[in-house]
Amino acid sequence: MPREKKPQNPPVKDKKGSKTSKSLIKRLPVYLRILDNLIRRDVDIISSRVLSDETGFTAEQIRKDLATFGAFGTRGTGYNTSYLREKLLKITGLDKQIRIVVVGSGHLGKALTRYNILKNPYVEIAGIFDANPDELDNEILGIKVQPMEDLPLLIKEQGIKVSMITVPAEVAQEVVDLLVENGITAILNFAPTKLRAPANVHIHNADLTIELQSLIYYSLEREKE
Amino acid sequence: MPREKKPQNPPVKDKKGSKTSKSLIKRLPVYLRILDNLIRRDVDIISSRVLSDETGFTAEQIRKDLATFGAFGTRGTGYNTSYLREKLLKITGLDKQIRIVVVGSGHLGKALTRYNILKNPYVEIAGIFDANPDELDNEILGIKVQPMEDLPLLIKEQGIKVSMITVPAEVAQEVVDLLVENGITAILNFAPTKLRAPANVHIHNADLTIELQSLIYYSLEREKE
DNA sequence: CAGTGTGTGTTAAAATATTAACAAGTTTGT
DNA sequence: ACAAACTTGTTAATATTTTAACACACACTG
Repeated sequence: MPREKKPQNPPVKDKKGSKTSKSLIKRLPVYLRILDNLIRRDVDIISSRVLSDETGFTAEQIRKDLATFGAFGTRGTGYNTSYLREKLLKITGLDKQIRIVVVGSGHLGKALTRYNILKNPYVEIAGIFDANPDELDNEILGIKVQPMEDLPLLIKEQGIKVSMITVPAEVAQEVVDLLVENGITAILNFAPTKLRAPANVHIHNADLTIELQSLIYYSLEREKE
Repeated sequence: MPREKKPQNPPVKDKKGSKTSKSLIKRLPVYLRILDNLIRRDVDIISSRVLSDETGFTAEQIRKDLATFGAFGTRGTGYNTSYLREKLLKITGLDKQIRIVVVGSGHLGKALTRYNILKNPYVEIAGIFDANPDELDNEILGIKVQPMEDLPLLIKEQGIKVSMITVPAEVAQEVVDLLVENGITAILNFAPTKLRAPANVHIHNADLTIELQSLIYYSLEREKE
């Protein structure tokens, strides 16, 4: 029988109609973080070369990345940090405050919630949820753990689109189903399992064991060449 | 002046001399996890097609990945789960128990340590360290937080090569320097900052704010086409 | 107000990675 | 023992991503 069409990477297009790759999109928040730092240090202008030093990406790649969305720099001078930051905020969607929900208030869920509250200026934790009744009275920096029953209403009332899940692998799929049902379109998954969702829902896997395990490959050898 | 040679991606070679990509290496632990599950369920033979269902990678890619390191399957049949697992363990270096050290025992450090103790069968936490004296008596699943002074000796005595760091960005570089000085060759960095290290030291960045921020890009639009 | 230096944006080339196609083995059934 | 049904491993084609090269624009200097 004929194989079904490959959906694979849903190509994302910029204004000009060319394709915008996943790897590019992942670099944008890095630029943003560097720009925040520079602006804090009152640096007004920055060249791709210096951005390269700060980010570890090549200057060529940085210029190419930025040029994908428009001509934000000044030839002979560089990029205006505040102007570039604003443009990048718009492109990434981080210009508006984004509210997200966390599902799973185990140790990892708590730590990640706290981490984002403290360190992620672009994201606001709208709620944290857990199925375990014992968790219900716990607070993470003032945010109370809520029962799963309250999740649908909160998502819908606040029009939340993004969620982070740190639940056991065994229940991850049903949590995803629930989230999708209620309008979530992007999920950051920390459970070490493959999740299924409709094509219009984006799932990023942040499996920390895999991160560490693949690193070990590089720790071994390399009696070079 | 002439630009220096691009070191960029240090190409890793397999036995046959062809290049082994970073993306491939990151898929290996995924295969390994699936195989562990299959073996637990007493599945002896698995086809690339079924592996595709379980992992989300295409069957073609899986066959290609595995063929990079040798011919582990049987035509007409599939792959023997236990045999393939053994081979992959050898390739990734996870056949021997790997000991790692964690630096930074804040909330995230504690959660990640706990997580790996419980969920990562291939890695053993040899120690967790923190500069803050207040942390010193804390225990994470029986592992006591130790002062930074004890770090060099432990690394050297046990020949540890891999470390995970969850310290504030401000001190991350000096921690890296210390680790490298004492023989660490691979670092998983959770601090939101670019770190410098000699070319033979591998640093993987696991910046969780970036993960979440780049996801937001995908949560917005996509009035398709 | 030319001339020079600097750094972007763009286009072309090279390197990587993914997808597809298919030949070559294996097993199973008859 | 042969044919049919499968599924791998390999080679070729395609697509994507990265790197390089350079023309073009601006700023500064004298």
